[in-house]
Amino acid sequence: MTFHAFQQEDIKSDISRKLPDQQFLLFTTKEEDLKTAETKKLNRAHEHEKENTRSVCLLEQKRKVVSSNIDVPPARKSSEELDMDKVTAAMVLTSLSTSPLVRSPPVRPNESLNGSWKEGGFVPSSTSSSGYWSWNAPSDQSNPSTPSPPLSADSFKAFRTPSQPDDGIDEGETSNLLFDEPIPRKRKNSMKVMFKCLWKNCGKVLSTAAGIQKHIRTIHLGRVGESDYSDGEEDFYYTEIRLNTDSVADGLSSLSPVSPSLASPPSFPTQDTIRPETSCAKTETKVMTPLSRSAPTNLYLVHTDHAYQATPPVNIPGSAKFTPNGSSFSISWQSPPVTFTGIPVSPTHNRPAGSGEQKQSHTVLSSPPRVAFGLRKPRGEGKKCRKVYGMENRDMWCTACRWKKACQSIISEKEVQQPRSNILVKGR
DNA sequence: GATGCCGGGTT
DNA sequence: AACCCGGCATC
Repeated sequence: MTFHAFQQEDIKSDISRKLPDQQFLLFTTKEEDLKTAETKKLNRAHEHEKENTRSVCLLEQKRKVVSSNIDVPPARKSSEELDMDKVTAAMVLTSLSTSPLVRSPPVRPNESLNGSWKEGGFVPSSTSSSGYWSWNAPSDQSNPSTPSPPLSADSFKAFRTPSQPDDGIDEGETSNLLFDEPIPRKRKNSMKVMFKCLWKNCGKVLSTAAGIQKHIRTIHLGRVGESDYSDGEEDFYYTEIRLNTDSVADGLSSLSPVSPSLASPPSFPTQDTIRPETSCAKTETKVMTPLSRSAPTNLYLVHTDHAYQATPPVNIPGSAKFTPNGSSFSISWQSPPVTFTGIPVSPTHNRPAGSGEQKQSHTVLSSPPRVAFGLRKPRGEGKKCRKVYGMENRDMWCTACRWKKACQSIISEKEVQQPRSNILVKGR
């Protein structure tokens, strides 16, 4: 499930017709429309996310945020917008993290979005007075190079921390209910959870989310005077890490290389028509999406899990190395295996991880059919070991026959005249 | 269906 | 390199 926001109505019908069913489009021209549509979108999303408890929790959470925002007039200019931006970001992240279509590039009617889709960071649009879903380049006041927290499911747990009193949710009611209580899921052993600042060249690790939020708020966001105020933006700049070797192993395995074609998302027909020049979605490994700059980077990385991982985007700092310099993070994906909906490399990529792909691989990944070449060695005319000795006397076979290779012990007259080496070399 | 063996994987 | 085996072509 992927959310896309569009401003102009004129492309609504066209795009909605072309996009996959799982993609939900949000067309807004006004702020009111945005809220209404977002609520509807959340409802729809909820229906399609029943299997994903975590996402549902988040959606529920954010829905309350939306509703509260609608009801309560903004106390100050940025309050509502920041909340909306937070919701927006959370929604996008949620959708991206849970959607198998994450491999698919977002439909980007960038021309229609007043240039909101730019190559740059995703920054909550502080200047947008209409509440658009916009992806703006990072402004001066914000972060020249904002780090990119991962989109792992665990990271979402960090979205909500006890130190966020003013995100429109009654403290202790839903937050504790939804986020603070341990979510039933598979977690290996007992891991010590730490929170690492993803700000570039920082890497501060704190044991509490509140601490890391405060750190980001004061050190990186420069909100010294409003240290108690949290609009949730800090959530994007830290991630949860586990000090456990298993998690590291998971993360590394999730970063195992695979064919680069996996990194190329499938292209929608709409992209060809809507996106003429920009190529950020086409090759996200090279050009980061706007979201991937400041908001969580590993939009695609996170969703390439298990044995069929795409190589992490090269410009994700240290994501593949898990270096302790602060730009790394652990990705532990406890959700069900995410299958690629993009261009498959091989049929095995649609299999769940750990379902015996090891054994399958050497056949599935084999070379294309050799029929067209006609280079197959003609079957030997003489009786081979198998024929002579039979299966029961397999130990009497020549090694080649035992290995299912061309028989070397019993050579027909024809093969004697023709040097064996020629036969063996052919096609090898 | 049996056989031969290529191509590729594992040890 | 030795060994093994899936799968295909041929018989």
